[in-house]
Amino acid sequence: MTVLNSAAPAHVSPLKVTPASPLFLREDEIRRGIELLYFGYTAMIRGADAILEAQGLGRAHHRALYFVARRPGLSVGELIGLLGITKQSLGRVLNDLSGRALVEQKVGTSDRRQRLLFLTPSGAALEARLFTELERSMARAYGEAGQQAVTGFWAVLMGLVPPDGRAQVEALQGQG
Amino acid sequence: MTVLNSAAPAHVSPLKVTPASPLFLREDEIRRGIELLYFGYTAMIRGADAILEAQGLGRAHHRALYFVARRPGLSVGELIGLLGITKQSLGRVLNDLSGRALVEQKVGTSDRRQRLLFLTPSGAALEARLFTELERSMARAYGEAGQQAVTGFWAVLMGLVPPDGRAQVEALQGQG
DNA sequence: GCAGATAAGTCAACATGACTGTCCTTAATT
DNA sequence: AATTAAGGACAGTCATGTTGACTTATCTGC
Repeated sequence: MTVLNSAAPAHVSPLKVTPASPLFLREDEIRRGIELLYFGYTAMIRGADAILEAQGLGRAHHRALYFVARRPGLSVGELIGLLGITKQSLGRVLNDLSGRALVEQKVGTSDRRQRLLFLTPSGAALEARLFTELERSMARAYGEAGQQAVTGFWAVLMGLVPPDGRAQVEALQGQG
Repeated sequence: MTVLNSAAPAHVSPLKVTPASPLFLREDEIRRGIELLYFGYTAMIRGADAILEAQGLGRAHHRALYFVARRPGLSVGELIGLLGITKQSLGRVLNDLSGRALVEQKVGTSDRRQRLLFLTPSGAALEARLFTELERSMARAYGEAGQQAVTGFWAVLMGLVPPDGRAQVEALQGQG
């Protein structure tokens, strides 16, 4: 039961996918989703590893850089919330990043206890290089699968996020 | 631009998703995919952590158990290939699992150098409990998003896997 | 039959990135 | 003025990955 995806752009060879059956909650189809999510996620993040290693940084640094790039001026506490790690764990990462002058911290305006995080120019340059790697994988996958598939991809992933976490994800994407 | 997904089953409240725009390769839509993949993946695997912790096991043990359950009788080398880790890393995990009598190893039939991996009854019981947790997340997400979205979800994820790795993923799902 | 390749196991040392717990400073809230 | 909250720092631990080196058993090609 393999078909061609008619929504794929004409300039790329369309990706053959087995469509979900009407019984798409069967164990086999659940396992297919689990496995594709695992392999797809690891394939995407692996793309940036070489750049990170050349800088002496790890994936934890990448995640922090990513979110600071996405939401310049977010507070340490907000970043802890997004990453789901402890203050102590993030502390080491942030110390590495400020020691290398990739991230800087400014005192909060409305609440002076907060430290707001920003990328330095060199931090922004590194994040851009890392993003380009992720983008390459993601753009290829989007292109092969087609616009309609992308909507489905988002819908299932958003469904995986527990309802009380969805607002946080949407907020990240709200104003660009 | 938020619409209801008409493919969602009638018995659940349909998940609102922002559909991909015709310009679905813009940076914002790429970032949306990166973020949803990150949050969706971590949300799914987090579900099993409590069970694992109660057994004194970690996520590495879970991954090994999962693939042995999925492909009983696979060799150590095949499992190393699926997990993308070294023999030494897997060795420790496998020692833990056989020490707890969750996995057993049998000498290969066609090649007696190989050790083929199987779950014991208690290993199968544990894997089933862990799977139920993942399934709960995934089935909810499938149900909210609808059958058509699931096909798109699979297509994009398969597109993320580099072409030379796709056969391995398909093989895992080939004969059930 | 033998040489070399392959599958697997093991030991050691080390890196990364989490965790807990505790203590401290500073600033906001009440 | 007292309490709470945001953040930083130090210490110790754990889980999970890495290299590298060595061993054993078995298979394969000549």
